[in-house]
Amino acid sequence: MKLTVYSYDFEYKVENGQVFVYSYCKQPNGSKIVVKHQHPVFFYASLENVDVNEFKRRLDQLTIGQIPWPAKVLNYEEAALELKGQIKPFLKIYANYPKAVPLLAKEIQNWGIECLEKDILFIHRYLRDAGIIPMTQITVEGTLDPNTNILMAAAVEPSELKPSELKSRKDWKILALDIETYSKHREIDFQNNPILMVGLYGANFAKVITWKKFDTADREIEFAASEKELLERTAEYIRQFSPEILAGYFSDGFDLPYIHARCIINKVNFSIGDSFSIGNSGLIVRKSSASRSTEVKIIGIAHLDLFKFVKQIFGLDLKVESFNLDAIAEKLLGLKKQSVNLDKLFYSWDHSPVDLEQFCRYNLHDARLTYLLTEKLLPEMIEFGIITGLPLFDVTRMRFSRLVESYILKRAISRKVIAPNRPGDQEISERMNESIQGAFVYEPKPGLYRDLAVFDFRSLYPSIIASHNLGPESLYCSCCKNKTIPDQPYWFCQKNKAFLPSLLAELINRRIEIKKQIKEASGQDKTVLEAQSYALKILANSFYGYLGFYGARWYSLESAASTTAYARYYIKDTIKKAEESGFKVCYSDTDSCFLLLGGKSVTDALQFKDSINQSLPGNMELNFEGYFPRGLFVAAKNQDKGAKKKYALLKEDGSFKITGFETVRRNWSLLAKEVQREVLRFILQDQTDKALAYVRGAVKDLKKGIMPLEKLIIKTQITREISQYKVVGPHIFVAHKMIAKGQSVSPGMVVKYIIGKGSGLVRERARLPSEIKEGDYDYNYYISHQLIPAVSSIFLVLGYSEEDIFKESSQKGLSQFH
DNA sequence: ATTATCCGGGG
DNA sequence: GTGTACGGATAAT
Repeated sequence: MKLTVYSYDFEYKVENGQVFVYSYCKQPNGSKIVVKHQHPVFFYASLENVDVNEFKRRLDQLTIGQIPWPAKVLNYEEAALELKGQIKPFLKIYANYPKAVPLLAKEIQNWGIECLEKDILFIHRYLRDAGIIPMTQITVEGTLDPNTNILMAAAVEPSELKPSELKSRKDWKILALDIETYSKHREIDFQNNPILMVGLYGANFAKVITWKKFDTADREIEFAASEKELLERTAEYIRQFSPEILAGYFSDGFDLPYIHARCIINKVNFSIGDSFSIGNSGLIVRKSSASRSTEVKIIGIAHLDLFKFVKQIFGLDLKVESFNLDAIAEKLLGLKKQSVNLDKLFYSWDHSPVDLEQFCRYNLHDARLTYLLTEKLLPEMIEFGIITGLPLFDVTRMRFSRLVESYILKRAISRKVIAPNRPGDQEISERMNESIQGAFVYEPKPGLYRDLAVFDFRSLYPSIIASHNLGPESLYCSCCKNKTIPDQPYWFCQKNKAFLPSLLAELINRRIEIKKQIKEASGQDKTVLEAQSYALKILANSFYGYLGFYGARWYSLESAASTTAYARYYIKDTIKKAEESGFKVCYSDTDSCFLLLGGKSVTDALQFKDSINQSLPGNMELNFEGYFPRGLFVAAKNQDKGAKKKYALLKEDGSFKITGFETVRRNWSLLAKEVQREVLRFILQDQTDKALAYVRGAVKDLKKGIMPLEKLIIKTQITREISQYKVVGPHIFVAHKMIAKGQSVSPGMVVKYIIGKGSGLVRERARLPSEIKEGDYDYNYYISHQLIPAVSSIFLVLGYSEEDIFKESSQKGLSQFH
């Protein structure tokens, strides 16, 4: 029979000396099926300077170990493949099972023969070789065993669509899971503290199970008799729901390992995965020895840890303080967690079960947030899967280097490129000690400026790498020795497009295409296109970092150094040409430059941009970011030069853009944040007098004692056990008071306090907001430690000293504009 | 300044 | 599982 299916999870098994991949798939009608497909195991050995016949003879006799079978070479064939830009001879060596590969390769390397592609995961190899892209359509042909639901495939064909046309399906069954546990002092103790609740959330499904009975009308709450039964019931619900995707938030590090541990203690068989193929249908907790990270695999279900994906990939430009569920749900969904005092959960459990209902709601709400996040991010995860060819399980756990490398590996096959080996320990430490010159920064002269035109190079680094053919394969070719890089001793081939830069060029062009399509798309199509564009952007932007990453197979520090060298060259050249055209430059960093129009018009600036663009190669392009009537650059601490990446711009529509000012930091009072923001606003609007009046008004209110207390609260996080602090800052002092009052204080919590009136050290005057009366704060502290640091550097630019602002109304006005 | 360690997420 | 690990902030010689 011939079927069309969508694969979402993969595993392999060795049966009677043959290696099979099990692909867990969904059919168009929604039912599931397992596709079993045989695939060869192989790796390569270099034949350079090797006596091939002697080598083959030794391979024929090679046998290593006994468990589970002796590792053996089944077959071999010679192949010519490209390594670092040169075609070289290799022997493709077939092994009897995947784990045999490292054994055989190690032995062969002992013979002095280099082995390659010996550490590529078998599943990944299979997916790439077969051209299968997880979550998208494949065609399979074979015979189905109705008892096991396994289709033994004679052939598995990937979709005939081009990558840009590939579509996943919209009806993946997602189930999100979250647990609550017993915890007296916020400790996490798998061994001693039971799981109290499990929340499950999916489409048309919401359930929270607990094992302490209380009266409730809530039909979504369900009671089990014990933790053991809770675990059994949870497994049963998951089996019934039968999700393709099981999602959690930090479920690799918490929820699933916790469930796993409690199942062992309670002797529960948490069998939610597939039982026919691999034999292990429970949670497979993989703890890696070197790092403290764990992964939990379930055969036949794609377990996604949303936290890992957000933390490592998606959160890149999210601008959040923390990657906890509350912050991420707020940012991406506009939804907060429910606020309950979890410190009281154990008490309610032991003494007051009637209070447990709110915790159940809280638990289910977290599961719901996780579900919504999964739904929201699934298009992006699927696109990363399409680009890299990796299962979603891997996609959600990868980092940038893995993203780039998987993309390269996938495309290496069709171009007959062999992957260079990963660096060894020695090589890694050597690479870690190397460094390159970074970006060019033109430091701003502090001041308030008029009429700025801001330009930047669109994806500067990727376009440089692609346009100038930078990469390990094109380095030091014999034909282009005379074409060196600005200030660098390197050269790269200009005749033949090298492997890496050509991949990057392909990416850039594909993204340009997609951006065009987005303009005409709507609805779900648009969502998918935007996810594609996003994934391509992230990938393209990661190439530069990859080339200089010590763990990269295609490491090339020369290429990375040349990329920044070109970037410095282009931005400096732009600055030079701008000055020649009569503009003044006030600031520039990496890929952007801020020009002063100085009487010229925006049209002149646009003309200048066009003339620059005519001289640029390839995909490189200078963009007009915008015209800004005012721009403020303040001085770096204790220095005359301007601070980098710290400025405020006024837009034409009156709104403004602030970069680098510390207004967002937690340990500033609301007062400082507000005053800083207002002062910036007034100054950008040329209302320096109002800015002054505003600050002075705040000072006056402070002194009068009428400043609302909530604007004076300072928040500081407790980062360790209180007893561990050697230096007692104000927050620790307050923490001691809280403990004295019987409140629990532990690492991670944020202490709020206000500095009160009185004498002595600052910390001795730190009060809990609840124990201070209106007006009883120390206004001197707030003036000198909050207001002055927040605004003095801003006023300094305009020629006002601290005294001018904070002493009685002295008048002073220096030249406002440069 | 440079090196070691701790922590993130989770209850 | 054909596998190896991070990276930023903060504290400590």
